[in-house]
Amino acid sequence: MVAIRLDEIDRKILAELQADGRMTNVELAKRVGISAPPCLRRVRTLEESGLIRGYHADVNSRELGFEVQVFAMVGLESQAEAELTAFEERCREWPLVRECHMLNGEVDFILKCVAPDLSSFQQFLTGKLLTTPNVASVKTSLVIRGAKDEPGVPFDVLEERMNRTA
Amino acid sequence: MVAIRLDEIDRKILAELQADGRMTNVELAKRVGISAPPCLRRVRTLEESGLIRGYHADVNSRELGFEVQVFAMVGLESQAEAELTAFEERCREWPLVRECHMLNGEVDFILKCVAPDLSSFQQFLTGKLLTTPNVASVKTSLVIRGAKDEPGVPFDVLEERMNRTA
DNA sequence: GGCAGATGCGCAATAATCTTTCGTGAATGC
DNA sequence: GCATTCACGAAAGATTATTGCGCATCTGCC
Repeated sequence: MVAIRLDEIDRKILAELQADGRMTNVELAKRVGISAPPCLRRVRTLEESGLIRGYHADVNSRELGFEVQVFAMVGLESQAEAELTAFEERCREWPLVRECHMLNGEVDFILKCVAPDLSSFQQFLTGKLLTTPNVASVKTSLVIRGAKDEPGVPFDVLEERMNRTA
Repeated sequence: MVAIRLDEIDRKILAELQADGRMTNVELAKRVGISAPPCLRRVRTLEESGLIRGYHADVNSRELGFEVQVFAMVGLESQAEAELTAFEERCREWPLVRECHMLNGEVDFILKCVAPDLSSFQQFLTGKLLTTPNVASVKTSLVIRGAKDEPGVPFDVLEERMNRTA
């Protein structure tokens, strides 16, 4: 991947599109202070460079019937690379697992899971996760309530750093 | 919030927009099998009902210079409601904290944080998080690598359930 | 059975946006 | 000093969004 030089306009574009991914290009151009054509070119460049991975609607999963959200800490018997990737592959195939991160420390992986109800999750836990070879331990924690959920980049922090560097 | 009745077309719309939030309405209409005007009306209804919370560009935070991602498990001294909401409010103000979920079990909260580097995070940890009143314990785990990161709804599971119910 | 009323579709037309093309000016390097 | 590169912005055509309206289907109720 090629290193991309970003100016302030590019960072504004990223911040605006992170906040509202369906903004029209003319509106975006207006906000970042250039005309539409160069703005669109910049967006395309950001997409092609991989800095923008994609655009997604933020769907209210609870309203859709996924009322349970669970964090699962998973420990494996063996931490050999082949075993690690094997487990990751499993996680990618389980639809209830929405995130899987490999961690340092006591626990090997943390999973964020959703499920329609507790019994669905229990079924997944006992039927899939716990019976997976090489899984040594699983500790689960139910999400009681969410207080903040804004995946993405804190652009205010980024601007601070750029100003300090520049 | 009014309960919305969703048919198969609505669920398809949600699935498509979750996968690609910038899809044009014409393309979306084609994919779900209706013409553009009713498709747009359905999308507006889904937005107004809150089922679609918004649209966001998925920005590659690592490429942007946020190379560190950390999960922090926080325990509080007091779990009185006033204390819980006070802590949640703090989390909303900290830009490095991208997610904050209240959990059951030993730990009270799990935070997902990002930072430009380890020292930035350590600075946040010792200077902000650990000095916050009522914070009793913090256990942090660095993310070594991400294996899956698809926040959202598993629509294949949803369709399965609808077919079973119907 | 048959009649409102409600709901939702699609066609057509207009408004807005996207996207390409092209000419210009500033910055860079030789 | 001059060529090259780069990015901008105006203009125009293609595409898309959005509105208005007529029609079919479904529902509840005589």
